[in-house]
Amino acid sequence: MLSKKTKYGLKALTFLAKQEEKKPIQIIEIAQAENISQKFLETILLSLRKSGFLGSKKGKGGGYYLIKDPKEIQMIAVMRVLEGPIAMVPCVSLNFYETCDDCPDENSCGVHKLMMQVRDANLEVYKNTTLYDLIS
Amino acid sequence: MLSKKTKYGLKALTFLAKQEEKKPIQIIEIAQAENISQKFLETILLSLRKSGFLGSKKGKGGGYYLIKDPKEIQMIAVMRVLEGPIAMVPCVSLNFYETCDDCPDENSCGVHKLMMQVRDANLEVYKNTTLYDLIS
DNA sequence: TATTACCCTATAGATTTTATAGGATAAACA
DNA sequence: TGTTTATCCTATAAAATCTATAGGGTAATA
Repeated sequence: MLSKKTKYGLKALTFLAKQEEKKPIQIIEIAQAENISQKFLETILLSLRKSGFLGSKKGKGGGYYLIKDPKEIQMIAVMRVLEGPIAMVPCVSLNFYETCDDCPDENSCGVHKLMMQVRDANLEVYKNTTLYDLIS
Repeated sequence: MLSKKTKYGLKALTFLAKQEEKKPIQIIEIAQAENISQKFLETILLSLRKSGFLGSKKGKGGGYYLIKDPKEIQMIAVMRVLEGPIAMVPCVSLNFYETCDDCPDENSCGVHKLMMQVRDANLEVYKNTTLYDLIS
C-alpha cells in the first residue's frame, strides 16, 4: 500500500507543478484543494524541502514552491524520499542493502529472485516518469 | 515492504516445490529449514491451503504438499493471497477497486496516473513468473 | 512591532503486522 | 479401540508502523 504521506506528498507536488505563476503557495491552500490535514501536510512539505524538491518563504506572502522544472523531477527521487526504498526487501535494495538473517544464500533464494525482478520493473517506471508526466 | 507473511509463504512454497517426492512435509520441517516460527507458519500454510495452492494430510505421516505443478502456479495468484492487492492504491486495483474519497476526478489525478503504471509493471512480472522460475 | 506563515520536535492515537495460545479434529497404527 | 501424531481454527496479545496533532519557535513582511 502507498502510504498517505506519499500520496499527499505527490498530490502537493502536482498541485505546485500545475501553478502558472511560480510564486509561493500557502500550506493551507494546498491542504484545502487536495483534502489533506494541514498539520500533516506541513511535515510532509518540510521533508520535501529538506530533500531539495521545494523552496519556502516565511511570513506574509510566504509558502512553498517548486525549485526545479517538473520535467527535471524524476519520480524515483520523489518516491525514495516519501515512501523509502523502492525494493520490497532489503536484500535487493540498491540504496539500502541489508542481508536477511534468516537466509543462508541469496543466490538460491526464490524470494530474492522474484523481488529483484519486481524492483527492476518499478525502477523502470519511476526513472522514466517525471512530475511533468503526472500533470499532462 | 514485503510482509513477513508473504516472505514466509513464498519460502514455504519454494521449499515444497523443491521436494523430489511429493509426499506431505510437516510444518515443523519447513519452519526449521527456513527459520520461521512454526506457529506463524501454520496460519500461513492454512491460508495457502484454503486458497487452493496446498493440500494437507493430518496425523502421522501428514503435512502439506503442493497440489499443482510449480510451472502452473503464477506468482500473481500467490501474491494476491499472501500480500493482497497488487495495486498500491485502491483506485487502480483491478480486483479490489475503490474510489478515493478525497479525489474528485481520477482521470486528472497524478497519483492515479503514476500508480496505474506501477500496477501494470508489477502485474507483468507476477504474471510471467511461476513458482518453478523461483527454484530454477 | 504586530501579523503572518513556515519551522521543528515530541508524542498521542489508530491501525496493521507479527506472533502465540490453546484446544478441536482427523488420521495412523499398535 | 485407544494412543499418538499432526493439522485445523479462532481469538487475542505484543510489537511495530502509520497517521495526525500539539504547541511553541523563527523569520519575513508591512
